[in-house]
Amino acid sequence: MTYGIKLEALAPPTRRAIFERLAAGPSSVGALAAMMPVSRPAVSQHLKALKDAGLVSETRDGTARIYRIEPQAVAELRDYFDRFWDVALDAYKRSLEGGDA
Amino acid sequence: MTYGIKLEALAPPTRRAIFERLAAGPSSVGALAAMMPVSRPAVSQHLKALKDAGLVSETRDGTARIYRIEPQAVAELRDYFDRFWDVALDAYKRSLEGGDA
DNA sequence: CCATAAGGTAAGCCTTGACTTACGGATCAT
DNA sequence: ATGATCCGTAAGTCAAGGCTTACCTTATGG
Repeated sequence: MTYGIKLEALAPPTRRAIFERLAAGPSSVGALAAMMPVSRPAVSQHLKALKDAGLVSETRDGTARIYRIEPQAVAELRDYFDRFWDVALDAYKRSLEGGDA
Repeated sequence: MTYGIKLEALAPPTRRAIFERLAAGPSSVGALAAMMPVSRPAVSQHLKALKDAGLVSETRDGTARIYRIEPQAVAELRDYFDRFWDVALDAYKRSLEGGDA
C-alpha cells in the first residue's frame, strides 16, 4: 500500500485549490489564474506539477491551453484511502478481540 | 468541499510512512524510529505534526508513549476523495450530455 | 506582415520545513 | 537516591519549492 501515490503533488494549498477547481470542469490557464490570488506563471507551474504527477491533462484550443482533471488519478487517490480505512479498521477490530501481546 | 483537510500534514514521505505504519497497529516512538531511516527526534517531530492535525493520538505506558491512528481522521480523508470523485465524475458526465457553454 | 493574446520558461528571492545533535524531564528498577 | 530507559524540545543547518518579474514562443486577426 506504500505505492506511488501523488499526495505530495496535491499538498500545497494553492495547487489543491486549482485541482479542486478543475474537478468542477475544464478550464484555461488564464481563467484559473483570474480566480486565484497568485500570478499566472505560478498557476502555470502548479499545472505543470499536476501534469507531471498525472493528475491533469492538457489540450490546445487556439492559443489557449485547456486543462482538465484526470479521472483515473482521482480514482486512485480514492482507492488509496479506501484501503487505508480498511486496514485501520481491521487493526482496530483485531486490537479488541485477540488481545495477545 | 475546500474544507479543512489534513493533506499537508500527510504529504512528507517519511511522515506518511509513519502514518501507514500506525494504520497497522499502535506503536511506541522508539519502535517506529527503529524501522525508519531517520533519527528518533525526527520521528517525534512527525508524530507531533500528525497529532496537531488530529491524525493520531497518544497514550502513556510507563516511560513509553503509544501512538495510534485516529480512525475518524482517516474516514474524513476517505470521504473527501469520495466526494471529489463524485464531483469529477458528475462534471465529466455533464460535459458529455449538455454541451452548452 | 504586424499586433495582440495566451501561456510556458528562466532566474532569483525568500520562506518553510525536514533533519541532526545536544539537552532536559519523566518514569521504572535496584 | 541513582542509574537507565524513553521521549519531547531547542537550536542550527541546509535543501526544497512557491512566488514574482522578465522574456520568449506560438497562434489568431486585421
